[in-house]
Amino acid sequence: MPTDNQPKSPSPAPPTTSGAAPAPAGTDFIRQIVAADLASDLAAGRPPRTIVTRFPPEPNGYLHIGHAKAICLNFTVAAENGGRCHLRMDDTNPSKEDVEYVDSITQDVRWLGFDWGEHFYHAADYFERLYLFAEELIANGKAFVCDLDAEQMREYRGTLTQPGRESPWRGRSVQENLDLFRRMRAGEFAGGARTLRARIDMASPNIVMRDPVIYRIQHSSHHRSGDKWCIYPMYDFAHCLSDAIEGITHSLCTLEFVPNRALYDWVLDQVDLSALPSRPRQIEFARLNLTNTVMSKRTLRLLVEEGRVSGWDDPRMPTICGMRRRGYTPASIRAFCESIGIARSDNLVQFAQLEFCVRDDLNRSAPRVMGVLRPLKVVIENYPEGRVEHLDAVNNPEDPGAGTRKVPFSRELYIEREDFQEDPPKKFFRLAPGREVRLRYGYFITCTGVVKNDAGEITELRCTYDPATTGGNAPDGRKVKATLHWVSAAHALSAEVRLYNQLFTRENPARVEEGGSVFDCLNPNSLELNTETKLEPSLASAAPGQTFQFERMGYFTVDPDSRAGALVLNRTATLKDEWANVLRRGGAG
RNA sequence: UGGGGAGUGGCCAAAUUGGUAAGGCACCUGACUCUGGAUCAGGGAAUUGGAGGUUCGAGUCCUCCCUCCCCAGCCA
Repeated sequence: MPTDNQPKSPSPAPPTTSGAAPAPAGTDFIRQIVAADLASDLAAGRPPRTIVTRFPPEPNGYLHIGHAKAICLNFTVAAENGGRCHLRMDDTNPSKEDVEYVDSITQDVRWLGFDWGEHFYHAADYFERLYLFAEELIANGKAFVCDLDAEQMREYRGTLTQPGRESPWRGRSVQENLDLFRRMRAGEFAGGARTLRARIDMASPNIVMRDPVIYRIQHSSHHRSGDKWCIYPMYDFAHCLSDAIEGITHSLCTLEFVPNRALYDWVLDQVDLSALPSRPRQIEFARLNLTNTVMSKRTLRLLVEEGRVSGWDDPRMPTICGMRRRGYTPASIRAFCESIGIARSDNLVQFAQLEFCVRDDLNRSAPRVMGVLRPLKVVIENYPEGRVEHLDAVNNPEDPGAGTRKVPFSRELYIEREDFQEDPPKKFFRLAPGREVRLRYGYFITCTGVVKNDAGEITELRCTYDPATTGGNAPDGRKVKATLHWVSAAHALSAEVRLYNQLFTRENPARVEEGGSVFDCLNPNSLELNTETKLEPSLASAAPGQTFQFERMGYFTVDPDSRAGALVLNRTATLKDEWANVLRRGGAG
C-alpha cells in the first residue's frame, strides 16, 4: 500500500445478499466482479476467499505509465479487499531478459508506493513444477512432441480463415512423447529442433487453440536459473499455472490476451489443481494510451538504442524512471491512474489529464522560488547603487507551515523578457512603457525607458520604483494589474534548464501511415536547452530530485546531472496559463 | 475474410441491470487574488456508432448494418 498521500478509495460495501447482489456503484467492472465473488462465498456459507492479485512484468524492459495503471489496479484492488498482490517476474524467455530489468522494475514499483511484502516471485522458480505439469499433460494424452520446424509449423497452422492441419507427429504414443520430452530437457537436441505442443484442435477458429507450443528448446542461460534448463515454457502454459501455484484469485491483464483466455482455462482444466490454493480467473481490461507518446516497449527501446533520447530515464520518456527524473511524484501518478478509470474500451487519454494530476500534487507541496528563464535587465534608476535589501518571501502559500525566506533586491534586476512589451496588446497587463507593475515581494516599479541595441532589440529597461511600496504593498491602496517575478542580477545563480515538450507531434503516434515509421512524427523540439536562466540564490543548496515551483513559470526538478555550482533543472510541467489561452484564441489584439 | 473485444459531450468514464444520460479532465464566464497559479461560483457542449423492432418507457432487450481494436512468434 502506498503510504504517502494515498488517494482514498472507498472500500466496496460489504456484500450482504446473494451472489447476484448489485455491485457497489461508482466502481469499475473488475471491482464489481471481485465484490460479487466475495458475496457468492458468503451466500454459499463459505468464508470469503482472500483476494490475491499479481503484477507480472517480463524483465525485458523498463516500466512505463501504462504499467503503472496495471500496478495501481492490482495492488489497490487487493488492498481494498484485505488481500495481497504479488510481484512476479514473468521470466520464461532467457534470450530477452536480464537482471538489469528486474532491478529497475522492483525499484519502480516500490517508488510508486506499493509493497509486495515477501511475495516476490519468479516464474523461473516454478520451472520444475511446470515441467511436471507438462509431463502430466503428456501422460493424459494432451500434449505431444512435435518435430516440425518454425516455418513448417506456420504452414500447418492455417490462416485466419482456413483451419490448420494436424502435425504428422501428433499421433506419437505417450511413451514416446515422454521419452522425447525428457531428452529435450536433457539437452539432446538443438535449439528449435523440437517443441512440446498442446493437443487441442487445429481447426479451432481461435488460432491460439491450434495445438499451441508450450515448451521450446533454447540453449541459452537464464538470468535466474542459469544453465539448469535448456527447455523453457511458453507464456500461455507458464502464466496460468504460475497464477494457480501462487493462489492468485483474479488474474488481471490487458485486452490483447482475450483470445488467450481459452487456453489459460484449457491448461488449468487439464491438470490436477487439487493441491493448489486457487483456480485463478483471467479478467482483461483496456491498456492505457496517452496522447503524443508511445507505450510499446519495442518503440521505447528503439528511441533509446537509436539515441533519439538520452536513455530509458530521459525525462521525455513515459517510463516510470523518466517521469521520476522529470519530477512527477508517485502520488501524482497514482492519482492519474485512479482518475482514468478501468474499462474495456480502447482509449487515448489526453496528456492534459496527467499534467493536471502533477500540478494538483505539486501545487500543494512544491516550495515557491523565483527564476527567470529569459532574462531582461532592469535598472531601477532611483534605487541607490550598491544597496541590497533582503525581502521576505513566502515559501508556499498553500502551506503556511513552509515559512518564509529572504530574497535579495538591488538596483539591477532581471525580469522575464515576455513580461514586457513595448506596444502591449489589449489584454496584456504586464510591464510596458509608462506602466506600473509590482515586483513580487519587492516594490512597484514604473517603466521609464527602453534601451535597444543596433539591431533594434531591447537590451535593457529603465524603471523607477516607489519606496513606499516596500514588500509589494501600496499604502495608498492603489492597485496594479500584474505582479512579476524577478531576480537580483548581482545575486543571481546561473542554471541550465531543460524545457520538455511532447516527444511526438501527432496525438496517436502508434498509428503509423503506410510505409511510414513512428519516428516520422518525432518532435524535433521536444527538448529545448536553456542556459540563460537566472535563479534566486536560495536555490544554491538544491539537491537532485527536489522540485520547486518557479513562480508563474512552472514546476522544475533538479536533475542528477547537476554539480556544485552548476545546477541543471528539468521542467516538470508548466503552470496553467490563462494568458497563453488568450494568445491561442488570438484575443490579445 | 474466421474468431474475439469495443463504440456514451473534445478526452476519460458512470448509470442501482428497462424508469427518463453522474463525475473528472479540457474549454468558456464571473468572483477573489502580491503567481494571468491556487481557490470559489456558474456555463456551453450527448438525438448514448446507425437503422429498425419490443415496451407505457430502451444507453440498457431483439434484428440488421457501420466503424475501430486484438489473434496466423518456438515473444509476453
